[in-house]
Amino acid sequence: MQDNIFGLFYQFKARMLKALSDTGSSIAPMHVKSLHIINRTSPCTAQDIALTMGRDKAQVTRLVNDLINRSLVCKKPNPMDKRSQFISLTPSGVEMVKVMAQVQKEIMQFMQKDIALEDLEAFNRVALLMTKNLKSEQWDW
Amino acid sequence: MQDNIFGLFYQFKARMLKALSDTGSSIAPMHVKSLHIINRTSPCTAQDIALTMGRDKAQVTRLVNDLINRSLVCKKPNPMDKRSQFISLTPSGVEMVKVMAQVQKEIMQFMQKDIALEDLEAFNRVALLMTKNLKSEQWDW
DNA sequence: AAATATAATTGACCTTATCAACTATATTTA
DNA sequence: TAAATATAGTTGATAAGGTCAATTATATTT
Repeated sequence: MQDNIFGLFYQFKARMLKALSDTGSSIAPMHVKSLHIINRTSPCTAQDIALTMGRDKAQVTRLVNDLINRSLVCKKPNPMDKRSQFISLTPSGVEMVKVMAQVQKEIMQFMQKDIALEDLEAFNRVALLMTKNLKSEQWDW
Repeated sequence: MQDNIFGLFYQFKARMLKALSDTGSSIAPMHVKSLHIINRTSPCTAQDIALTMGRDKAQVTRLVNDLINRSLVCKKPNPMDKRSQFISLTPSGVEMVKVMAQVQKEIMQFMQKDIALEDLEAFNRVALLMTKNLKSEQWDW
């Protein structure tokens, strides 16, 4: 059975990691992921991040503290619940998310170079079907 | 731009991790990777593993020690070079590799369920092209 | 009002990974 | 061939990444 997907993902990840380190910002992949979640979740609590990433709350606390120290995000009181706080991007956080999105876009474009549009569409269709299969709970073992 | 591949890979990884923990053998993904490398490399030195995985020699030393403690691999003197040793699978190491290969095969089969053969072929063709693009050094940034 | 649940934080700790220093052996070079 | 340099592997220190359990403060349920 072909396992080209694994090579593909490996290469993609390597490119992303390289691009990340090339920004010179010493920012970790986990930081970038959190920024994306904070960006698209509004309002966003630590709990939201933990659930979305499927990680421990403790780790999220420390992750968010890192981001605050880097002035990429800030906390504001949650008027609905004094136990939690809303986490949002600072202007440089917004900027960082933009840069990262652009980097990813460029890598994806390069990846798709010289491939016919209909092939790309077929590829994505199959990828979606495969994902659905894997997500399905209907297997015994 | 579609990013269905990421969802796909995420799900695949999750399934593999679950299958791994379901074996009850408390074996880590890195261990499995090393076993596969040792299995297909003959003879295989620690250096070979480090290069193939792109990891630190120190880590490989500890990884191999773990595998030895689990009686999955053993070391034999390298007659060509007294500094290094050949690492090979024990019978239970061979067994473990078989089990893991079978698990992966089953996950892949399930993933491809109800997808036409020609679609799978097209998918793999595109995946290969994409990998080649990503590997290519011909981009500026 | 008391009991229970939840959000976030902290401390302890484990695993994974990397660097630098070291030992032993090989290879190169003068 | 002796000296210098390179390589294979190991070890110690240490940094990240990640998890668990306990704690504090606030909400919710009974």
